Amino acid sequence: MNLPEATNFIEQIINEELQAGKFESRGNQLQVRFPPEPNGYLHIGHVKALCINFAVKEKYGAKLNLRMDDTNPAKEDYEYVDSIIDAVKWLGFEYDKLVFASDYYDKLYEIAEKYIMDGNAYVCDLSADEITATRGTLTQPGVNSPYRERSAEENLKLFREMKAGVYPDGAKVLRAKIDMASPNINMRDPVIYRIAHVPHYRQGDKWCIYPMYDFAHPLSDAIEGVTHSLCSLEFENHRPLYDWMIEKAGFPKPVPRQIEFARLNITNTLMSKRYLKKLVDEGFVHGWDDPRMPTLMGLKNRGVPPAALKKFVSDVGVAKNYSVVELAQLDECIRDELNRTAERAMAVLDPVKLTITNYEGEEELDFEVNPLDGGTKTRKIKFSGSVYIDRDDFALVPPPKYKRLTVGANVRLKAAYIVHCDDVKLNAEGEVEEIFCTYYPQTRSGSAEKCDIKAKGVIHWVDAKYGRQVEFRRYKPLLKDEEYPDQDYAERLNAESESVFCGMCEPYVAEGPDEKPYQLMRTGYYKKCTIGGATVLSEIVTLKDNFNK
RNA sequence: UGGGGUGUCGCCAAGCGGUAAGGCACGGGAUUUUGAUUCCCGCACUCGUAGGUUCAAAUCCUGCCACCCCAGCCA
Repeated sequence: MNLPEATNFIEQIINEELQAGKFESRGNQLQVRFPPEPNGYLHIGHVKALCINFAVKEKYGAKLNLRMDDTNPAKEDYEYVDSIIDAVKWLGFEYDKLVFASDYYDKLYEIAEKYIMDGNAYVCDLSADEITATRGTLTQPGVNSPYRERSAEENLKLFREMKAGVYPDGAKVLRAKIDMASPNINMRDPVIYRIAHVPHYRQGDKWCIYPMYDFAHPLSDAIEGVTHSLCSLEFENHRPLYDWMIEKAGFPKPVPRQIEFARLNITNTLMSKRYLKKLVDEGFVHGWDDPRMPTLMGLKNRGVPPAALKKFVSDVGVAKNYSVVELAQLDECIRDELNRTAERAMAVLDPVKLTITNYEGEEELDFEVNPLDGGTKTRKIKFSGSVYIDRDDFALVPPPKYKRLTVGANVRLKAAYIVHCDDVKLNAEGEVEEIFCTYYPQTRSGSAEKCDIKAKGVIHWVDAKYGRQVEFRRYKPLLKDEEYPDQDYAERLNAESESVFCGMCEPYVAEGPDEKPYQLMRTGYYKKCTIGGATVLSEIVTLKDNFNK
């Protein structure tokens, strides 16, 4: 498994703690967790957190729970739970337990009552607007709620009534009693329970009060016995609150420790669930798993190998700098993986007929499946002397350093013969309609005989008699462009993000299994799939090209 | 403006007082029956900035500057 090696600063912290004997009381058994909210599909940004946590699991033999942080019933559903599990499994990660924050609701409620009894929480009748208004600003302290000094008994009675459904949504909340003058706004008596008469996808109508993240998250960690709670930078401001919650609940040491790292950003890549959901809901894409989506299911459908994603995270590293990685770095990881694993195949995107005038009959040729495996594996391809080549592999007027076919030149048909171009037929518009060549029989691919016939280059081809018509589909990932905000830009990129064109491929590709990636010589990595009954070759990533060097 | 963070090559990122790793990108060359791959070679006398401490600083100290996060009954 290709795990990130650059978790250094996190490892440094853990190593120091281990050395200090912090976890001896629990046999040095570390524990981490991956806690997505099931309100959307996992996207490529989540791979980083996944890799980091699983790296800790691997490196320290830690336990790792996949925890659904489902404390907001209005947004969550089983569909998302399932998709998250699928994505994690697709990546090849094996967690120890699947848990749900909603399974802790009873326990969390008990802790809330304890807070009340200890004078650490109170029921507040202020409206949401009033709470906002009394919270103060970045520079001004907040003012205490008039309900802040209610007695424990009264708070308990009120809180139980909240739970019993006596009050409508928004009428009351439970707040932590911390410090309305704290320079850290998160500490200004944050709401920890709100009333929401909304059924929960797992709990049904059992509850009408739901815990907030700042309360549920640290306590869920503590309940599970998490030792290291790894999260992204935006939660740094919440850490004092995280520690407060656990301390006031009275959990024994060692208590979970929150460590933050910078989240993954990729240039031009949408990375917010909110916006991705919008694309799905408003029909700009076919679904969360549309191959243009940066979701893991989208990447899977596009044909991106999980190993490439892990390599990417590993290459990018883990630090606290706010960073935006170039998309090229991801593409390179995908190419690197596919180059080693994908079978080579021939297909032409824009076919032009090439006829070999001195060839008769037909034969089978050996084609190397992947030159990187030692060139041992081959498969047979049929050759009938009449082929299609790609339109830009022929030039009427060759540019400087052109290495492909032009009238009067020799070029090798990959895995076949060197041919000499004698003539070309143009149509009324002056476009190339057919190319006529003669071949040199002694140049058959693989023949040991030495011959002094040289070719300018090698081009790929599809046999005219045996090749299959096929559709090529390019799904350009949905790219973010700051110039085009929201919807206008969603429409724009949707219009440009899917291109379809017709070409030819080897029968082997048309008949081979779905989902297997192929490298189409000199163009890119594709995988075959069936859309609406038609065989299509859909692009995963292009090959690097140095045509213009 | 209060608080919390971060500033090392175009983009990531090591570095933790001893004289700037690596990856991506880029440029040059070699090999190549994919203009792919592979392979060499080049790519920060300098670490946001200004001072200070030291024989010695990206690393320690001080000031300044820039950027990010926080005022949801979202997570």
